[in-house]
Amino acid sequence: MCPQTERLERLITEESGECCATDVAERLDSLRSYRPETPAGPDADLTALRTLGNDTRYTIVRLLTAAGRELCVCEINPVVDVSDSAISHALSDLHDAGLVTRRKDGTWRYYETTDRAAAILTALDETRRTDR
Amino acid sequence: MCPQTERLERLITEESGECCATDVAERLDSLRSYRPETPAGPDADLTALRTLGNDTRYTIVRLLTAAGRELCVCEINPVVDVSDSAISHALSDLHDAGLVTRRKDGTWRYYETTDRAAAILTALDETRRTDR
DNA sequence: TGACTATTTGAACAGTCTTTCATATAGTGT
DNA sequence: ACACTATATGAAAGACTGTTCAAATAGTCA
Repeated sequence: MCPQTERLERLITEESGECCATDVAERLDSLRSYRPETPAGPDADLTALRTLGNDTRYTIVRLLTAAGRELCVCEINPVVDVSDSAISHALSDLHDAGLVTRRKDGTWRYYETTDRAAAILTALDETRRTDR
Repeated sequence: MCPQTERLERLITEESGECCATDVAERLDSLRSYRPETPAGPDADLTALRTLGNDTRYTIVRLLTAAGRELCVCEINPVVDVSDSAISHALSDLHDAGLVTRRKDGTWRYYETTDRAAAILTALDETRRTDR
């Protein structure tokens, strides 16, 4: 038996006074059942979190959200302090992650936040400064 | 005048038929007002997003949330497929980011999700598969 | 078609993360 | 004090990311 389940066995013994092999197996099954079978949801979540967890991209999404309307790339450029190229890359990543939508109008490109991005920002806003 | 505001000037001209220097300045002021003065909130948000946007840490938080109770480190180890050390690092990072709480009992350490972590996961769950 | 615009794309470098191994800390029981 | 446990910490190596520059695409207007 691997050392990790030995530790778990000792924990269960402390908890309930006794512990047989079945108890360990049951606890392990119970814990493992919390892990998702298919990683599709988690993968999408991780992409969203990683994408939003970058200063430039986060700032752009905050800007779009605060504006409350779609913004043209040329409205974002003068406000965010990186190159046009970096902003284009950022918008592209955000779009791939499902956090903004894109609309073309001639040579202009307009971007707007999705509900998903808004929901994440709301969750953050409502729980800031809470240490519990 | 920098090329970025020239582009903005052309956009405003297209929108409203005309555009003077004041119009550009006003639009810029309006856009810039969306940026936060102090980066304290954003910094905390970025830390939370970056911390949760990693497979190991995300999996641990999902596990804690699904369990609905605090878990001992030795209950997490056998379920998550990285070294004990990596899990300890992950839990430490999550704690620093305000996403889990820690409780000591003898040599055992128990971790539990915070409201902040739960809120983010809920936001993700409620907006998955929405492409708008 | 050709000149000009707004935006995107690709390559490359610097910097940051994530993991592991080895070691350290702290708690318990003898 | 000692042996033994559970967990944490530090350093280091490889993988990954984010930015910039240079060049490409696509739309507009003459």
